[in-house]
Amino acid sequence: MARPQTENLTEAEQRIMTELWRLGEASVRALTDALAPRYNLAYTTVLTTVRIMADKGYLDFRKEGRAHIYRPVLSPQRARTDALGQIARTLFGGSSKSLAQHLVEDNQLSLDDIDELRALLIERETAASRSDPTGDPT
Amino acid sequence: MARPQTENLTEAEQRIMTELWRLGEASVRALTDALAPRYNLAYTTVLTTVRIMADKGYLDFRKEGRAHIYRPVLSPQRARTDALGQIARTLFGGSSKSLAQHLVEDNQLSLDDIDELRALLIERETAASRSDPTGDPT
DNA sequence: ACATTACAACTAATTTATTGGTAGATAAGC
DNA sequence: GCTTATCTACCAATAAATTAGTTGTAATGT
Repeated sequence: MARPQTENLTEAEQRIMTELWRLGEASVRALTDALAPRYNLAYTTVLTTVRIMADKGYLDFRKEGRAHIYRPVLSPQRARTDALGQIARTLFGGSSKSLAQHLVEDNQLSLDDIDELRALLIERETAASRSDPTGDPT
Repeated sequence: MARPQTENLTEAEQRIMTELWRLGEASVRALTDALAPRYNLAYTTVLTTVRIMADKGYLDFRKEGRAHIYRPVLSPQRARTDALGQIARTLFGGSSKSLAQHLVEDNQLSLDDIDELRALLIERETAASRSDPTGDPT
């Protein structure tokens, strides 16, 4: 009946996560200090947020003395894949190709960019066939 | 101090908006019926949601007899651009190119797909130079 | 004309999200 | 050993989001 919990990271959670990806791991104090230049949040605010994130399974922590050292469970790669997948589903009929086409139509990619994408894909396919000489799709 | 209003469409709002993009425009009754197969919402629930969306400026409406006919202000193109822009900013350091690279690394694009993107871009550039023979960037 | 129907406006209940404060425990410094 | 700083745990306040009920009004049907 009420507001459902968001499946992706919230605004506040994203801030924390971005900083943790950068730092690798951090105590609440270190996090608060790292965020301070851009977001002036109280220590307890950061504490509450990371505790909720740990409850949701986004973060893990270990005790070091009296403090908790937090560490991201979610990798940036996974977060990116999830976010793009969600957008592809809700706004592009589930098609990543349509999503990419939109970038082109929105002038977000140059011809050089696309050629680099092409080279990247070929490189990856070549690497895959070397480790799997049959070339059979799974 | 409290939850800030989300800048993008919420879950419930996205449902409504997707349906309105499909229908073009619709009364609350028509919307409720159109959503019914997938989401069994009360008439008043849909009404409340569209009223909030109109307040936020996402929808416009005109009176037709006793009913209000709602119409999206936000185009799907704009919503897609906004959503991708936000993800590029928060998860890809502001780079649409990095975003596209992620799609390749995540095997979301085939070689044919990329070649189509390339052709699309060239076609668009050609069309642009025809209407702007100098070819000068703005 | 009068009952029914359909609609919008107002209201309500509940949960998440965001920001902090207070209190209690614990380690460090003297 | 005692004080002080630091940390977590618990609590509070407020706004957004989601769902829906109630009420009043205007149109419709008979």
